[in-house]
Amino acid sequence: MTDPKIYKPRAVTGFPEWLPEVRRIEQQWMDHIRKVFESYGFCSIETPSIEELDVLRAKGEVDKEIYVLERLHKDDNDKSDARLALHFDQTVPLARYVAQHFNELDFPFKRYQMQRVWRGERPQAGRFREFYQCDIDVIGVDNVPLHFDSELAAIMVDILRGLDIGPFQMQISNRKILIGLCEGLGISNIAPVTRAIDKIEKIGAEGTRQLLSEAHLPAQIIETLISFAQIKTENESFVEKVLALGVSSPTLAEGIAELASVMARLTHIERGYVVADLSIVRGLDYYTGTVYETKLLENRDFGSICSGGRYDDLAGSYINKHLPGVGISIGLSRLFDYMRINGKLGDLTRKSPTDILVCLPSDENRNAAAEVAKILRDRGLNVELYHSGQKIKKQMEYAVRKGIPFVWFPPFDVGQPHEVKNMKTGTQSTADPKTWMIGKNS
RNA sequence: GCGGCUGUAGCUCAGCUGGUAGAGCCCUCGGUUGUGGUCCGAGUGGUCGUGGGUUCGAGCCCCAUCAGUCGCCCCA
Repeated sequence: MTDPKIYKPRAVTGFPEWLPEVRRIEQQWMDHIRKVFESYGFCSIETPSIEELDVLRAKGEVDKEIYVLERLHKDDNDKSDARLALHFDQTVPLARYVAQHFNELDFPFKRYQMQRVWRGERPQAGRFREFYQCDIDVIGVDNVPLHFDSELAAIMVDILRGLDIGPFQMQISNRKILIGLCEGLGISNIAPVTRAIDKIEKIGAEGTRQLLSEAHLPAQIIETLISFAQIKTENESFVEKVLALGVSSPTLAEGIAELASVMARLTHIERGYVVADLSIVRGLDYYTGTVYETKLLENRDFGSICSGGRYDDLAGSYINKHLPGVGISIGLSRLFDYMRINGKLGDLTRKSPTDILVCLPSDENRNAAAEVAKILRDRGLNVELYHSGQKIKKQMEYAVRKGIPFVWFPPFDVGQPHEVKNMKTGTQSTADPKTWMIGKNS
């Protein structure tokens, strides 16, 4: 007999997977997020992991990131020329979905979507090739009221505060402001300017100044842009600071008015969670108005954990309607992994959902023990029946290792009472399976 | 796609100027009769990422390759 070749098991980098105790927390997070989304009346949809490549490519140059899908043995007779690919976000599939089901949906269409997406990039800390995003978007016909831009921010702050992730801050801006500013300054090539401005938080004013000078802009304009990029206020007071720059254009005025309105509707949020920050631009070029980014305050360089923005007519490539929208997404995997690596996920001792392990005194008692398990289970508890009549010591060790909080001892002999042991405190007491409850004194 | 760093037991690592591998944790069993977490004892486990080269001899040196990781680009 030859030894079978053993391949060292390893998950593909950038495609995360968790142990049961971690996955358990991840599911709690998802439950929480789902609950808040629904509390605001957003409905759930799910779209296939796959779209036709042409659908995904309809917006912008994202080719590098797209994973295509094909059968190992392609059928030469296959006449279909559609190439399939994994979606890299949920906004583009949403656009296709809305266009396709236009007549069956109610507008403004408010939906949430929590799925994995795929991007062919170099994995790094907080950066995966397969990861969960939790999106909410509002799509309207011809227009979407601006108050949704505020509501989405409020929803996300609501969710993030509930996740116990430590201090964070959402930064909001409006693309029209920077675009308008550039117009007013007579800058025609906006791309390098936006990139330089967007980076100021990371590379500092000096770094941005350096990048701008490489774009061959006059020194005075550079200083105006630097001053602009440093405007950051907790309310609408950013307006006067922009006006003080002494630049004006119709687009600029429009953007200022919009952002001021959005900020004005967020005053009910506790101070510090939301700021107007004019350095926020974001790369995705389909954003046309409001843009959001959210950073963990203890590590701003980690990157945004929740971002999005407003777009004008996303589904225009798929339907002859004008369908603007606004959306925002939590980078669940990124955020979750950060908390995992930093030991901030909470209780990781429980490796299963089991509340109670019913001990099996001996194999002959199996039916009686199973009956007890059923009684407890019917009362809403998660109950596991030990799988064999091994020594009690073994059964206890099993409970400890899986982090099961209670062990139930059915009577070892007729006439004796049931007993339940709290594994954390070590106390053990008699109990009735029909009435026992998890509580302080159990 | 471009740069820097790393690659020894399941995990974290040690291995001095080259002489054919170690620790801790984990895991398994035991410390007798119906109960864990501590302690004690014993044990399993590595062709030192892979392929070449130098050498009497390489985990340690050289080359290549693969993988991981960090930074850039970009982004959740």
